[in-house]
Amino acid sequence: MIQSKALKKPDTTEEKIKEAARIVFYRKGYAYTRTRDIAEESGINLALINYYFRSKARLFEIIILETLSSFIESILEILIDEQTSIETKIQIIVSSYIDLIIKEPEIPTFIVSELRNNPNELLAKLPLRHKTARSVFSKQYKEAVDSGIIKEPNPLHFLMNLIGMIVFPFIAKPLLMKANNLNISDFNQLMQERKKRIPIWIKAMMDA
Amino acid sequence: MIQSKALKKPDTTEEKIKEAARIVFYRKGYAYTRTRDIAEESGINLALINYYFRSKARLFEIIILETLSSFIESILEILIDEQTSIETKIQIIVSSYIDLIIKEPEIPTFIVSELRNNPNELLAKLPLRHKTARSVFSKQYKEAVDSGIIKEPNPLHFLMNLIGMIVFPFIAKPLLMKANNLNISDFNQLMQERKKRIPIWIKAMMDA
DNA sequence: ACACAATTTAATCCTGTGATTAATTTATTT
DNA sequence: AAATAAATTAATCACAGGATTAAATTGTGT
Repeated sequence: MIQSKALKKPDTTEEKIKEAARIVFYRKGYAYTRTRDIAEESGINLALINYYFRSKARLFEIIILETLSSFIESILEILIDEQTSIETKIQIIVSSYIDLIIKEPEIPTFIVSELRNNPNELLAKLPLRHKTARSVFSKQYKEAVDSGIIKEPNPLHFLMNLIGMIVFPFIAKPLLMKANNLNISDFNQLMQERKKRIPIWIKAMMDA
Repeated sequence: MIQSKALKKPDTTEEKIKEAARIVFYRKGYAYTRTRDIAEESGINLALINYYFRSKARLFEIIILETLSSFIESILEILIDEQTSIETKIQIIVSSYIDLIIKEPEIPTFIVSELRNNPNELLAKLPLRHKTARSVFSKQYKEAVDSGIIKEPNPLHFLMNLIGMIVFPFIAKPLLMKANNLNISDFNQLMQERKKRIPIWIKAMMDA
């Protein structure tokens, strides 16, 4: 189960600042967030941000690294499990990811926008365990290809398609909503539909 | 044929500024772009930016509106043509869009990032002709559904999947490249592969 | 060649905002 | 209770960066 940290009730001042920072950073991004916004959102004195976290930049780095790693790990965790079949994995990933993003809809755009600046520096600091995850999944994927269940030989295409179908509508949300006169519940309704359909679509396209 | 304005050789000072602004805005986004960057990139004096374009904000608005409308129009143009079949449309869209984005790979993330701030204000200023385009395409799509070629009844899902499969890898590029140790030509190679495969995938998933 | 407008330049202004400081209050230790 | 440390506050600093100004240059029409 994916558990969002953003829901944890903060009690210490340090945690209050961090949660407020997360909210404001998610909403406006690093560049448009003023330390005064964070102070106001958390109801603390401006100077405490620098007292507890050395700078706006350091506070931000903590937030984005946590966000990134939990976002990525929650997929890897599922992919890495040798017990569950690929089909089941797809269902789990689609369902839990869409639920997560509906709860925290700013995360995908936050990640994309902020990663534009210094991706290498940031990603270098991420404690990622790709290798094992990738190797486990590649093996499983390769078996599916060999046994003829899946035609597309490259697991990267598979993953791009899967994640893309899940995440892209949230990234394009403003455009989507405007161009089709959708309100939020229309949009969420569409996303709920996709929980059921993406696995079917993926299955169909992968053995085409 | 999609023709990028960014390749037009500027001659007047005003055009020089605009092209430089486009380049820098695409690369760094509005917030991280200093007017001094634009001045340097175009080799003109700082004050000329405010002389020709009233402010950084107004210059930016021109750039992003041009970018957005040409990006959107280039799809609508294809969708709106009643002569071409849906299958052909898919091929044309996939092929020309991937080529366009490979040439100007910063555009998708630029649009997503900048649209996060004031989407409504910006989109309201866009001279979009959705209605006609949508109605033509909806009609054609409905026919395909009625005749059983396509199973998925909602054209929005179709479009989200199509555009998502095209655009998402470019948006996730830094993450993708890092996680899989790809260099740029590896990445572009993958995208070239997708030109052929997306139409096949789309076809398969749509009648699943 | 002259007058007037358009363009360009260097220098300066001014606000927003991240950070710091010194003083004050609260908590902890002995 | 006294002493020391930790936390909090209000006030101020410093400077990056968008904008403006006034002077200098170039262009255009007569």
